Amino acid sequence: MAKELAKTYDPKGIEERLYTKWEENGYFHAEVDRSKKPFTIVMPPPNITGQLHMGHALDNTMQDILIRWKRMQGYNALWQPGTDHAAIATEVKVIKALKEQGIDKDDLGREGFLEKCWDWRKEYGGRIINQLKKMGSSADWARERFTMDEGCSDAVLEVFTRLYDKKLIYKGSRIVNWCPVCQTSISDAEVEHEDQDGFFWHINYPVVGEEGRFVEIATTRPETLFGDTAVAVNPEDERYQDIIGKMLKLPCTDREIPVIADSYVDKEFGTGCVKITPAHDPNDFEVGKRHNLAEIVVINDDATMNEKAGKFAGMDRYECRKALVEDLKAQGLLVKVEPHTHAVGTHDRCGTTVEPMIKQQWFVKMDELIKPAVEAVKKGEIQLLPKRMEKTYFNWTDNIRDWCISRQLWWGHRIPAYYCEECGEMIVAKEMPDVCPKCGHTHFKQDEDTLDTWFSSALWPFSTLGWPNNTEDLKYFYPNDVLVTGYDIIFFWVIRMIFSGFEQMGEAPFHTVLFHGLVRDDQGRKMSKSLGNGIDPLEVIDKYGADALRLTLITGNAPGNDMRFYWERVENSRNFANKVWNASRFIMMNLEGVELHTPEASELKEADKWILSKVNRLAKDATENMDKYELGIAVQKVYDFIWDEFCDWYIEIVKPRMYNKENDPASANAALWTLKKVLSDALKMLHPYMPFITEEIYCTLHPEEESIMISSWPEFDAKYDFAEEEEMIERAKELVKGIRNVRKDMDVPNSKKAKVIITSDNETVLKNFEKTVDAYMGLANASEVEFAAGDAAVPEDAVSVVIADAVVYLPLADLVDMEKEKERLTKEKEKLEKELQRSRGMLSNERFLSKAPEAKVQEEKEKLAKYEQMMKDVCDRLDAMK
RNA sequence: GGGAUCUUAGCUCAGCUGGGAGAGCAUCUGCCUUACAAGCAGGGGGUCACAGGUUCGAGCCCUGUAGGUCCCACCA
Repeated sequence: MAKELAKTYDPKGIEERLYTKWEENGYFHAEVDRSKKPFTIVMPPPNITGQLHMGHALDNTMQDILIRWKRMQGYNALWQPGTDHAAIATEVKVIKALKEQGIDKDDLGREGFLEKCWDWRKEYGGRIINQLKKMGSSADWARERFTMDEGCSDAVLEVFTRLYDKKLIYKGSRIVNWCPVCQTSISDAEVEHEDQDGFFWHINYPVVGEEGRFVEIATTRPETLFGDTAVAVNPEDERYQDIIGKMLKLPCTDREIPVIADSYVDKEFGTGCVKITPAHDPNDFEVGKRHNLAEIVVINDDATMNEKAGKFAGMDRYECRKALVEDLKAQGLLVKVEPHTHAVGTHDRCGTTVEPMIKQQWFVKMDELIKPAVEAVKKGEIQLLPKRMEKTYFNWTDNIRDWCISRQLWWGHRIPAYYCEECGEMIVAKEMPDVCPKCGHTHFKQDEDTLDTWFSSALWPFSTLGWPNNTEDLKYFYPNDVLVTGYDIIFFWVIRMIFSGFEQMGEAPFHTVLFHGLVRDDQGRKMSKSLGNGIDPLEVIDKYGADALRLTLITGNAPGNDMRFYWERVENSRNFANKVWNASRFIMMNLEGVELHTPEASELKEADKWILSKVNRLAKDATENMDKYELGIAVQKVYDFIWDEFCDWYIEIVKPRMYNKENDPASANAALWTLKKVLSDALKMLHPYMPFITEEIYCTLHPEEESIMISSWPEFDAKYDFAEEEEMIERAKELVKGIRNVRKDMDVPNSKKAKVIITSDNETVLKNFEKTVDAYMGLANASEVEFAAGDAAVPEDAVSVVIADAVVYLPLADLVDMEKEKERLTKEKEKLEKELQRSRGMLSNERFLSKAPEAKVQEEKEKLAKYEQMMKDVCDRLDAMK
């Protein structure tokens, strides 16, 4: 480790080196250690297809902050990392890559294709991990897992067979969301509804046997007409009573369909007559079940029409729609076309309009499984932060439907269901059975489908710790503590982890879920590839360093809210890093060659005690915020302390003692010791947020220490609580600010030092100003300071500063326009008048006096007294100038 | 259709359980003061969307209105 800090802060020069050091020293690694309390966070596994984006950057920054902080607090902190196989995302990518090489997925066959997927994973799966490392993430990489590795796959099979045995997983023919482009079923959660402008086509269906009589239906999807097996009306609709039970001629077909009555139909909407297509509409499917209607599939898996569509067979569903409407028009059956906006389900991954289809699929029965997950949040066993997320959570759980978990994909966990090739008997087991229990034959075929990618991620909090084996890791690190993730995957992932945790482990997977929002661009738009407005975190790191990026992402927005990303904000973060760097350099410069010793309490000056007291309370405050997961507020306090209090005041106060160490070695020593201690504590508190710069400085400041990562988190210590000295220095600050103001107002050049006369009626105040004179003399640009009782004679032509309990005079007659001075004092007087009015108003309000808390009243009284005194001083001064 | 959330300084946003409006950027005025001009010191700028209500006291709590954003939802 260098003994000296580089002259300028250059993140590039330190980040990679320090990360390597941490990793090599094994600081990220956690082992079971019963002497310490565990603290566990499981990393939301990024997709192997993924590249680091701002969402990851924010997500991982928050986790790393919590982990580093808890580690410093003495917890055995485990951040469990890994990656997700991302079934459909990866499959689509690999197919695309193969296509570019002229290879077709089907030609490769299942085995061949899977090989290509594993190749892909080998090549790209580690990419995002390396990018996370650039962020400074202190995850336990030695424990890195993959949702399709042996252990996680075993967990999947175990859960599947267990749920199947409990009849919580079933196979059935249901109407599911089908993506014609991806050629697979998808879950409800993967469907996005978007409003689309469409039309409402009114079509006449002729009544059989009654020439010239029609039933007018209205539909948004005419092409599904070929699958109609009824027309429904509301049983209470007077208009249609006489037609219920009659048959209709289905246009463009030779079929006849009945008119049925079902209360699902809304009399007020459309014509009150609804065509029922059980095979291609979820509602109609239900109606069909109630009335025992046939389910006629008319659309193929690729969204073309099948042979049931007669001459339209082979057309795409939309082509067919157009052609059919023309046909109906020609036949005079099209009554009218109205514009109509309606919600259309689309596949969240590819944007294709979903086609409801009847398919044999696998489902997880949700009604029982969800109960403990609901209870846990209701009882506060799991807290969702911010709290409003609970509403979103319950909204989903209250309306939960069975989870379609089978996918017609190859890349993923293959469903462990085996079919006897002889008799077709189905056996669900972790391994292929030897003998069919029904017919005794020995040849089986495994189910072709794979599982929804979220099925494996739902088990992540325990599958990564060795489950289903009851490992020591599992016993020690489960349940996890906090889950950090975006609110956008609450349904996909969070809920499913929670019910899986209860079902498999018997307890919640974590006690807190900390949600964050989206990182948007500077115009508030979502960052997206298609817009090309995404900002690459790696570019930010390259330009400003990971520390600046982390600080930017964590400050300036409320928990769970979306935030905008501005380069100016990163610049500010970098400026702060620079500030910390330079202040540290100043301190180290002064420590050079000095034999530092711990000062006696009596050797500490007021200013020393003041800053020690401040940093001491900062430890308390910031920790309290962090306990509540208010990371942004916590770091803001550290930031303000370092910049405003420590750099702008304390270092400035202490400079004279640094420049002339030999004049008063004890005093210099006390200041140096304080500088070092306060800086060290501040660096520690900053470390979770800005790990690199704090490490570099800390290790340079403390060559004997290995790393700030393994140092201990500052705690409040009553012995550093110096209320009196704090008060004294705060007064000195007021004094300095007052003098600076006046000097600026009076255009006194900086180079011109002035004599300062402090007068006060209050003996203690005056004495305290005498005690702290060396703290403020330089900052007040004073050539000398005199102290006088309040009634002492003062120069007529001096400029005055009225502060609480004191009046300060600067004899600057030669430099100052006394008219201007009068003006200034008059303004001052007006200000005070306002304050007095406000204060007196409050205190003359009887109800305030009787109802407000005692302390509040007292506080107000003290303020009033202060303003009255200041008012008197200002008036006296004005009088004297007349 | 249901729900959430937002509306605070020119811009982007903080403001914890109600007790005298804050930050960063921008802007203006001085300063190359031996840690830092990526800085220092000082200043200007806000009927906290609107209308009611509760309260001694409301940016904060309640109701309503307007506008924005987002989520959920099977009105064909």
